[in-house]
Amino acid sequence: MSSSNSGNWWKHLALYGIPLGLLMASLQYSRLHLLTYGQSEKWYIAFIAILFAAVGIWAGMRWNRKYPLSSPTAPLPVLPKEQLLAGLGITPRELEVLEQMAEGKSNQEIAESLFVSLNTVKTHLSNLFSKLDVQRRTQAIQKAKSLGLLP
Amino acid sequence: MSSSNSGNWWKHLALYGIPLGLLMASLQYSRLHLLTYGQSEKWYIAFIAILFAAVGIWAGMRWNRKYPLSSPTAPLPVLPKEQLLAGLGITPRELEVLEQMAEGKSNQEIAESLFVSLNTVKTHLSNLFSKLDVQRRTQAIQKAKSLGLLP
DNA sequence: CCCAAAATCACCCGAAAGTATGATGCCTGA
DNA sequence: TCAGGCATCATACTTTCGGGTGATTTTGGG
Repeated sequence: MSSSNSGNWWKHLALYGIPLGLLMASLQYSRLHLLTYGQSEKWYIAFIAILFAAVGIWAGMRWNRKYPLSSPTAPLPVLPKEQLLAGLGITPRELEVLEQMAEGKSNQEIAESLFVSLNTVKTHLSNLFSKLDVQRRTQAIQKAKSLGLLP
Repeated sequence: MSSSNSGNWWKHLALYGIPLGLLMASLQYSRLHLLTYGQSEKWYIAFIAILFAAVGIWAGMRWNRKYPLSSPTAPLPVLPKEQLLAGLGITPRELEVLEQMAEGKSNQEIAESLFVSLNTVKTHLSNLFSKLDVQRRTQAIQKAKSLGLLP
């Protein structure tokens, strides 16, 4: 129980189990409808082997493929920054913290740079995250850039 | 031991896929046992199917790893990116992790997306950080972009 | 003057990230 | 065939983040 997994078993069940179950179902189907008994047994087995290998290859390539971002992000509206800030309810101080965070600084470094306490920076960031609707600073940077809040 | 950690896609394949396959097979048995198939035949075919599916998945992922970018539009991508990577000693896998990290994903999400364990992602990132000479992921993103490793 | 928003700070707690070390298996080129 | 790079995973540990709650002070209008 060291980490993670216990909450994700169903995810893997869906990922591996269901496709395999469908394969088994199709196997059964094909046996019911396509097979005539006799010497074709070995051909049938070969067919199954090839079929499953092909499906496996397809699945393997598909699962391992990276999912590209949503194509080219449209430039979108170049609205005045103030309106963006107002619309999101982001205060000037929060913007400052955001900018420094985007430069790769730690909360501690931001605090020292702005002459405030670490707790204050955390509070600003916490509010900022909820306003940007994100969970992590990396996401916040992404979103802020896509919104035009950051260069 | 609860084998917990979430790497090893094949482990889950064995954990969920095979039992499900066996379940399907037994279902089939209960419905078709009146037919003239021999017992061993059925199990043999099921085994072949699962085996080839597994091998196919393995082959597919391997193949896809060697040719990761079947990019639809790659007319002139002969950029010095390879040289940058080589110069910094950054491996392909590390680049993959870096890209996903820059998308705002957590280590856990990266691990699941790449079908490796959380520990593996941490290792990759740790090596990456030292190669980029940074301490935090936000710095890594900054630096990677300034180097042209990331868009 | 009074109110409300903004800014500041503290404390706690759990989760995530980062560091260090060691180990294994696969593949490739010399 | 053998060394070395790469990828994988683990364990243990420290640090940093993020979320939640509550509180005090500043400040700018009305």
